Amino acid sequence: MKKKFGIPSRSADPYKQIYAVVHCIPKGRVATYGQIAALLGRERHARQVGHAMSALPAGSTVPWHRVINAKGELSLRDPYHESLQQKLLEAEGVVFDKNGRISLHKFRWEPS
DNA sequence: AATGTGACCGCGA
DNA sequence: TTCGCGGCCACAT
Repeated sequence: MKKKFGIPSRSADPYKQIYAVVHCIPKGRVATYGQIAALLGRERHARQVGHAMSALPAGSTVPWHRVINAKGELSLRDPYHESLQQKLLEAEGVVFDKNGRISLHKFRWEPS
Protein backbone atom coordinates (compact mmCIF):
# COMPACT_ATOMS: atom_id res chain seq x y z
CA MET A 1 0.00 0.00 0.00
CA LYS A 2 1.48 3.25 -0.89
CA LYS A 3 -0.65 5.26 1.38
CA LYS A 4 0.24 5.04 4.99
CA PHE A 5 -2.76 4.51 7.09
CA GLY A 6 -1.11 6.21 10.01
CA ILE A 7 -2.41 9.62 9.20
CA PRO A 8 -0.70 12.38 11.14
CA SER A 9 -3.01 13.82 13.73
CA ARG A 10 -3.29 17.21 12.14
CA SER A 11 -6.17 17.57 9.75
CA ALA A 12 -9.75 17.00 10.78
CA ASP A 13 -8.99 14.43 13.45
CA PRO A 14 -7.90 16.65 16.34
CA TYR A 15 -11.03 18.67 15.90
CA LYS A 16 -13.01 15.55 16.46
CA GLN A 17 -11.26 15.09 19.75
CA ILE A 18 -12.15 18.61 20.75
CA TYR A 19 -15.72 18.12 19.73
CA ALA A 20 -15.85 14.87 21.66
CA VAL A 21 -14.68 16.57 24.82
CA VAL A 22 -17.10 19.43 24.40
CA HIS A 23 -19.86 16.94 23.86
CA CYS A 24 -18.99 15.42 27.22
CA ILE A 25 -19.77 18.63 29.07
CA PRO A 26 -22.87 18.00 31.17
CA LYS A 27 -25.87 20.22 30.81
CA GLY A 28 -25.90 23.22 33.07
CA ARG A 29 -22.11 23.16 33.25
CA VAL A 30 -19.44 25.13 31.42
CA ALA A 31 -15.79 24.58 30.53
CA THR A 32 -13.04 26.92 29.48
CA TYR A 33 -11.04 26.71 26.28
CA GLY A 34 -7.89 26.10 28.26
CA GLN A 35 -9.53 23.35 30.21
CA ILE A 36 -10.57 21.52 27.08
CA ALA A 37 -7.12 21.99 25.61
CA ALA A 38 -5.64 20.57 28.79
CA LEU A 39 -7.85 17.51 28.54
CA LEU A 40 -6.37 16.90 25.11
CA GLY A 41 -2.87 17.34 26.43
CA ARG A 42 -2.53 20.78 24.86
CA GLU A 43 -2.74 23.04 27.82
CA ARG A 44 -1.27 25.98 25.97
CA HIS A 45 -3.22 25.53 22.81
CA ALA A 46 -6.47 27.01 23.88
CA ARG A 47 -6.62 29.06 20.73
CA GLN A 48 -6.83 25.94 18.67
CA VAL A 49 -9.95 25.03 20.56
CA GLY A 50 -11.41 28.40 19.70
CA HIS A 51 -10.67 27.84 16.04
CA ALA A 52 -12.28 24.45 16.24
CA MET A 53 -15.42 26.07 17.58
CA SER A 54 -15.27 28.71 14.91
CA ALA A 55 -15.10 26.01 12.27
CA LEU A 56 -18.05 24.24 13.81
CA PRO A 57 -20.88 23.67 11.33
CA ALA A 58 -24.30 25.09 12.12
CA GLY A 59 -26.10 21.79 12.41
CA SER A 60 -23.54 20.25 14.70
CA THR A 61 -24.65 18.41 17.80
CA VAL A 62 -21.73 19.81 19.75
CA PRO A 63 -22.81 22.02 22.67
CA TRP A 64 -20.35 24.74 21.78
CA HIS A 65 -22.25 27.20 23.96
CA ARG A 66 -20.87 25.48 27.07
CA VAL A 67 -17.38 26.61 26.16
CA ILE A 68 -16.28 29.97 27.55
CA ASN A 69 -13.03 31.74 28.27
CA ALA A 70 -10.99 31.60 31.47
CA LYS A 71 -12.55 34.78 32.79
CA GLY A 72 -15.97 33.18 32.89
CA GLU A 73 -17.16 35.41 30.07
CA LEU A 74 -18.29 34.88 26.54
CA SER A 75 -15.60 35.69 24.06
CA LEU A 76 -17.28 35.21 20.73
CA ARG A 77 -16.57 37.46 17.82
CA ASP A 78 -20.09 37.64 16.54
CA PRO A 79 -22.50 39.38 18.90
CA TYR A 80 -25.33 37.33 17.48
CA HIS A 81 -23.73 34.06 18.47
CA GLU A 82 -22.71 35.52 21.77
CA SER A 83 -26.24 36.47 22.60
CA LEU A 84 -27.41 33.07 21.49
CA GLN A 85 -24.84 31.41 23.68
CA GLN A 86 -25.99 33.31 26.73
CA LYS A 87 -29.55 32.39 25.97
CA LEU A 88 -28.74 28.71 25.62
CA LEU A 89 -26.76 28.69 28.85
CA GLU A 90 -29.49 30.44 30.76
CA ALA A 91 -31.93 27.90 29.39
CA GLU A 92 -29.77 25.20 30.98
CA GLY A 93 -29.74 26.90 34.35
CA VAL A 94 -26.43 28.73 34.09
CA VAL A 95 -26.60 32.12 35.76
CA PHE A 96 -24.84 35.23 34.54
CA ASP A 97 -23.92 37.88 37.04
CA LYS A 98 -24.39 41.56 36.56
CA ASN A 99 -21.24 41.95 34.53
CA GLY A 100 -22.27 39.16 32.22
CA ARG A 101 -19.88 36.73 33.80
CA ILE A 102 -20.46 33.17 34.89
CA SER A 103 -19.35 31.92 38.30
CA LEU A 104 -16.81 29.35 37.23
CA HIS A 105 -16.49 28.46 40.88
CA LYS A 106 -19.97 27.01 40.66
CA PHE A 107 -20.62 26.08 37.06
CA ARG A 108 -17.22 24.86 35.99
CA TRP A 109 -17.28 21.31 34.74
CA GLU A 110 -15.00 19.04 36.72
CA PRO A 111 -14.01 16.03 34.62
CA SER A 112 -12.98 12.96 36.52
C1' DA B 1 6.37 30.33 1.43
C1' DA B 2 5.59 34.13 4.64
C1' DT B 3 2.68 37.17 7.37
C1' DG B 4 -1.33 38.37 10.05
C1' DT B 5 -5.11 37.25 12.76
C1' DG B 6 -7.53 34.51 15.96
C1' DA B 7 -14.63 32.04 19.97
C1' DC B 8 -7.19 32.12 24.42
C1' DC B 9 -4.18 31.92 28.80
C1' DG B 10 -1.05 33.39 32.41
C1' DC B 11 1.62 36.60 34.57
C1' DG B 12 3.27 41.28 36.04
C1' DA B 13 2.33 46.22 37.19
C1' DT C 1 -9.57 44.84 40.08
C1' DT C 2 -8.28 46.16 35.40
C1' DC C 3 -4.82 46.73 31.56
C1' DG C 4 -0.99 45.26 28.76
C1' DC C 5 2.38 41.95 26.85
C1' DG C 6 4.20 37.56 25.26
C1' DG C 7 3.50 32.90 23.85
C1' DC C 8 1.45 28.81 21.52
C1' DC C 9 -0.47 26.72 17.14
C1' DA C 10 -3.66 26.50 13.10
C1' DC C 11 -5.92 28.66 9.30
C1' DA C 12 -6.64 32.25 5.52
C1' DT C 13 -4.73 35.17 2.05
